[in-house]
This record gives sequence, C-alpha cells and structure tokens, in this order.
Amino acid sequence: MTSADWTEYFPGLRTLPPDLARQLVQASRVVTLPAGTRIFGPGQAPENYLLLIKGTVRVQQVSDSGREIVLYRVSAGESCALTTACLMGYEEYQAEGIVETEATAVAIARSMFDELIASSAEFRKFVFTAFSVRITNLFRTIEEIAFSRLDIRLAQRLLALSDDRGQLAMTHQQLASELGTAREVVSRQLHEMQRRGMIETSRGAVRILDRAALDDLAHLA
Amino acid sequence: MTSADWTEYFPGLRTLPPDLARQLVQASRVVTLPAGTRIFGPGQAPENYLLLIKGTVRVQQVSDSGREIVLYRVSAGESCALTTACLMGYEEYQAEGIVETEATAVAIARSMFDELIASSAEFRKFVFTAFSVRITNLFRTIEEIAFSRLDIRLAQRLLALSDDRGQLAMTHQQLASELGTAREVVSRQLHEMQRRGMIETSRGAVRILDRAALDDLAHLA
DNA sequence: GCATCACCGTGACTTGGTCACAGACCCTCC
DNA sequence: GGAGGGTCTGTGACCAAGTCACGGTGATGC
Repeated sequence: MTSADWTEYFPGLRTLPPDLARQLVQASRVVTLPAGTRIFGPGQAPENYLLLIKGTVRVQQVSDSGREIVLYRVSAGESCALTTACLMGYEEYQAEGIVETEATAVAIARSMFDELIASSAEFRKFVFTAFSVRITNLFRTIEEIAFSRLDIRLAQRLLALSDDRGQLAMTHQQLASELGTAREVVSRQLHEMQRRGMIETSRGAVRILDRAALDDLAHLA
Repeated sequence: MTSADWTEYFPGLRTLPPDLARQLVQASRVVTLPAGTRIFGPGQAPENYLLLIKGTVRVQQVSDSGREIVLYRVSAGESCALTTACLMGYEEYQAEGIVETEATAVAIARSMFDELIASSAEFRKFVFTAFSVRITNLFRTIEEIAFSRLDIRLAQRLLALSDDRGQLAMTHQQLASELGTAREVVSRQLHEMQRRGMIETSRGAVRILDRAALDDLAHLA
C-alpha cells in the first residue's frame, strides 16, 4: 500500500474533498505497532488521532484490585476517536489500549485533527459516527453484563474470538478477563461445554467441535 | 433569566467569541420539559442539540426482557452530546432519555450545532470534553457492575440520590433499576441496612439515619 | 366497606464469585 | 534425562446474588 491511498480504507472518508484528502495524507504518517504495544493507559496518553488500517487494539478497564474486563476492540477501518476525545479535555483515563495483533495505523497530529474537524462536515460525521457506534456498543455491553447468563456470553465470545477453523489460543484467565468474571467460573463453564461435546479444551486453547450447538447457546437470550 | 445570558451557565462556553455567542443565543430557544417527558428512545430521536440549564435527565437502557438499568444522569450545566452524536450518524439507539425533574434546556438546531463545531475551537472542546467525561463514566459503571458488591453500590446510590435531609422517594423496584438488579435483592439489602440502623424504610421511601455508617459502607471498595 | 393495585417480605432454589489448595503441563538448566 | 519453578487448570466448600413463587399489606377509588 502506498501512503497516497490509505483514505480508501475508511468509507467515511471517501467523500472528503480531494484537496483536503491530499492535505490529510500529507500531514499524517503511517506507523506499525507491534503486538503488545500499549497505546494508551493511565498516565500515558496518545499524542495522535489514530486510524487503524490493519490489526486490532483491545481496550480494557483495569480495576484497583487488579481485575480486568475487556470493554471493546478497535479493528481495521475504525478510529480510536474516544482516546483522542479524552486528550482534548478530560483525561482521567483508567482504561488501557493494547495492540492485540500487529497493527498498521495512520497517525494524525492533534492540530491536523482539529483543522479537519473545523473544515470538513464529512470528517465530522466520520468522527461522530465512530463515537455513536462505540457508545451504543458500551450500552449493550452494560446490558449484557447486568442481565445475561454467563454461559451465553462465554459462548458468544468463543464464537467471536475463534478463527475460521474454530481454534482459539487463550487461557481461561484471559477468557475470564473478556467477560469480567473469575477464572474458576470460566473453567467450570468450559468444562460443561466440553461435557456436552460443544468444545474441546487443552492447555491455553479451545477448539470448537459443534459450532451449531454453541451458536444455539449463544442465541438463547 | 433572560435568554441573553444563558451561556453563563456553561463554563465551557464562556470563552466563546462574543459575536458567536450572540449568534448562538439568537439561533437557540429555551424550552421547558415537564418531568416524565421522554426526550429520546428507540424509535424516537431528538431534533436538537440540548444543553441543560435546570433539572435532570435520566438515561437508561431497557432490555428485551423488560429489565432496566440506569446508565447515567445528565444534570444542569451538561449537554446531551451523546444523543446528538447518535443523530449525526448511527442511530440504532436502544437507550431512552427521560426527564426526571422538570428541566429547562437550550435547544440548538442541528445546523447551528454543525456551524458552531466548524467555527469554534472552544465549542469543539466543550463537546468533546462532554464525550470524554461520559465515556469515562461509562467505563467506571461497567467496572462497578462487574466487580463491586451490591451493598456498596446500593449505599452509594442512596447517598447520591437522597436529598440534603437524607430523604429519598423511590420504590425498591426503582432502586433495582438503578443498579440493574432485581427488586427482591434490593429489598433484602435495604432490610439489612435497616437492621444495622443505617436507614429507615417506608412504602416508596428511604430515610438515611446514619450517614456516616452508610458512607463507610459506600467507600469499602 | 371492600375491591383493586402497587409495593413489599420471604423461603427455596439456581447461578455466579471467592478462597484455598492440589495437580498437571511446560520450559529451562544442569 | 531429571529437577525445579512457573503457569495453567481442576475441585470442593462456601458466600453472594439472581430467580421463582407466593403471600401480605398499605393506599386508593367507588
């Protein structure tokens, strides 16, 4: 990919006036972030507005007691609008953002971001839409944590996080962090799923055996 | 209050250039919203950007099964930025916003909102800060639902929602919706608090007897 | 008065979270 | 290859919270 055409990756940016798009491409730089990079976190803030071209970033909340819960993931074609917003004002940020699979991202300086917001209704729409989607998802997350059964949520995660061969390389502890619960609880639930022939577990890995059954469980409520 | 000076209510707007402030005041109208008004909800969207001068708006998520959970409250001096953002793009909105205590608000048409965003860095900062604060709070809410004990969360709510005389006119069901739990659970928790002399309950009301003790409980973790 | 409805109390049971500890697996270094 | 240490998983006992079913009780209206 040349640095001249990355705007193509973002449907919301395709309608930008050509001169503005050119200006944006010039003022930005494409960076590669290795897996494990902590993009932001308590006491650590990004200096740029980030647009993800490739890879995923996991955003998780860490509680005082050390427990974790995954809030959402940012994937290719999406922006880290939230983190930027946090830069722009209030910055008491407890959550952290970690690169999960090696990422390629476009970094836009704050000044350029500001100018784009000022000059382009399309860019504004792009940014605000990203906000809306994120917040709507957070609302759904809250609802699920509060009201959904854990086996159903776990089934959903297994389906969402496994690759196309039904493989998933995560420990029970990591899955517990996904759902904001305890490791033992995940172990028990996985054990029951295995007993019912839906999955097969091994150290640090889960394999889906009966996708249909798992899917039924995931859609129970 | 005259319609000429409402910008004074919003610290973030005081730095607006005078001519822009004048323009804003002219293009807006001050509306009164009686308690119980549903400002937005599934299948119902606000046509204006709203700034709250007086009163409070409760934003809650309603699940398919009819259960409710209060997500946050918008109070005087704050904006409903989120709802507007949702207007601007993605609008699959499951949550609803309900006027809790009679509200006075400034309604700004979408076009004017857009122009302000375009022309004023101060206004942008105002809007983005509102976003950040909201999202940070949602993160904290998720953490509390996932990891905090219910008695602690209930104690916090009682303190936050009671008036200065320690009175609170809410049913157990309403308190349960605040916390995203079941009515019976709240009843039991309140009963235990009463047994310990922290509160006194009557039909549809709670009175705080020992604020210090309740405060201790609220700050346990 | 008494019928009705919203609100509250309670017991039995299920699900989920906590704690303590025991194995099992894996890697590295002799 | 075997010893040792770290990570990961399994399990039982117990506690906290959510669900279900039902009964009681206070307010309100006719």
